[in-house]
Amino acid sequence: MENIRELLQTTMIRFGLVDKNCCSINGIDISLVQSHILYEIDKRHHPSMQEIADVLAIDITTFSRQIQSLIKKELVEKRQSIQDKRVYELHLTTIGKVVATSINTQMNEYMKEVFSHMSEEEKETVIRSLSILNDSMAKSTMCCNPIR
Amino acid sequence: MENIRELLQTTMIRFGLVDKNCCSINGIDISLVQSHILYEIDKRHHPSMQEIADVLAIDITTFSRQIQSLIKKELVEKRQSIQDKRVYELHLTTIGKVVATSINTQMNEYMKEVFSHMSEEEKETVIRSLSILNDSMAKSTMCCNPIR
DNA sequence: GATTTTTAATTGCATTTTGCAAGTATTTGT
DNA sequence: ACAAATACTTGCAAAATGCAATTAAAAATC
Repeated sequence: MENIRELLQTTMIRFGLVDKNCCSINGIDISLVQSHILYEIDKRHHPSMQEIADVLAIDITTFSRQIQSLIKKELVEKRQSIQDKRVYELHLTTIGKVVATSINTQMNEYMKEVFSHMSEEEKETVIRSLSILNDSMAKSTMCCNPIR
Repeated sequence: MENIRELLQTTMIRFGLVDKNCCSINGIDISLVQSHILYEIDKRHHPSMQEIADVLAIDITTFSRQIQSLIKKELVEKRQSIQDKRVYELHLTTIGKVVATSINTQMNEYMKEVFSHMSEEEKETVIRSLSILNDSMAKSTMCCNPIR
């Protein structure tokens, strides 16, 4: 069995680098974490703060501040839930949506480039493998207990 | 083509979580980044500072301070190179070596647990796929230009 | 052989990120 | 009605980050 730790570690670092390039959209600068937050809000239906913090495994207090920063940048809106007034629903603003989409397009572009170094068959195998790995991690007790 | 960005993103986050658990060895607490540094020093032969900073894509000034912190914890030693006095060779101390090995064992344990949710065939495919992905990223211009 | 340029590493800021402890407000359970 | 749990915020204080500037040594140029 090969050294999986190393493999995953360098893969992470490299993907992180690709990811980092993606965070400047005409004048609007956001951090890597913030791009992940935008992505998750975009993907879900009016999620709560806790929900996103859990998914991204960010401490809730840090998350609270990150959201404040995104609100100041007018990319995110917080709306108090009517059913449960403790909860705030997160929404992307129009600009936020544009930024999220823009980053996503960029990232897919980058990923396409990365995958262009593979054969069609390899490409499929790799994607399927990532799914399998991801699912296995989700099942693991080592991480991901709160993370779906 | 599936959403690769999402797949990689959540895989990264999950691996990062596993990775984070690994950094406390009987009283000695180190950060995730520091565990990566120990790993890379262990792996290479008396590397220079620049070398490791490049591999891990850490800014050299940040790296310099991280090394200082690891030296203070007596996990790492810096020895001025004789051939080129600008360069400092990085060495693990005896304790440093123990810590690095301990983290590595722990991580492999965790990884084994994660991979236990797969069939033998899947396991092989996943590992091979990660290799392919890694190589493709290395070839990419998007990241990894200084990173091998 | 002297001088310029490049390279390896450190230090000084100033900013950002982080997370624990403690707090408020609301809801749920008893 | 009251206790416990939940969602979120704020106050620190520590850690991490990165740019600009510096030192020291090596390599390149003249």
